[in-house]
Amino acid sequence: MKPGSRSKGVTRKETKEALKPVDDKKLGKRKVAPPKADKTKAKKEKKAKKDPNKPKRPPSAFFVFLEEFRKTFKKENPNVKAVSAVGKAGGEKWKSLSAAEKAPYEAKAAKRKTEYEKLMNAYNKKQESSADEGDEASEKSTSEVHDDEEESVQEADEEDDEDEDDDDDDDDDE
DNA sequence: TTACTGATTGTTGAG
DNA sequence: CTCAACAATCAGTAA
Repeated sequence: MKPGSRSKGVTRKETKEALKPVDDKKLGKRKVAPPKADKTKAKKEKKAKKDPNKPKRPPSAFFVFLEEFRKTFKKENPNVKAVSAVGKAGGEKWKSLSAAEKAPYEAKAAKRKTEYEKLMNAYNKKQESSADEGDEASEKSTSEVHDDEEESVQEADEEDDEDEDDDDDDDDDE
């Protein structure tokens, strides 16, 4: 169809049709992966604040579905080595799923977000001292002095049967 | 060798 | 409310 219509910038087409700061043009590079240009830095201190544990955004239901879809897709198409192939196929199939089918994916995505929020909380705490103190040496009051962390949430997924009544899945998109 | 590219949609974060 | 960038993937290409 139209590759590049809303590549990545305009995700929303509603609200207004005049929504197109960057329609196409491949979006000159959505800026991903900053070139660690460290040359004049000389020392590896001060700026270049890299996030020690930057919580990456939780995968949306679509990505969750894609993860599984990719396996299936590649399984039947081991010759396909184009990421775009899966993306297109996945996108098409994704829209083919019904709300009930997307439900499990959304549920997972929702859980992912919950964890993300948690990570953000910790991440924010560290950033909390981002006032202007690039000296990591001045850390001691707000941060915990303990060096060990990462311990927590190790619970497996317990399938919680919450509501499972409707069996019939209608394509009730709208 | 290292980093970016494509292609999908959804979500999150900041303005 | 709106915009912009990024999340995974993976082989190929560029510098």
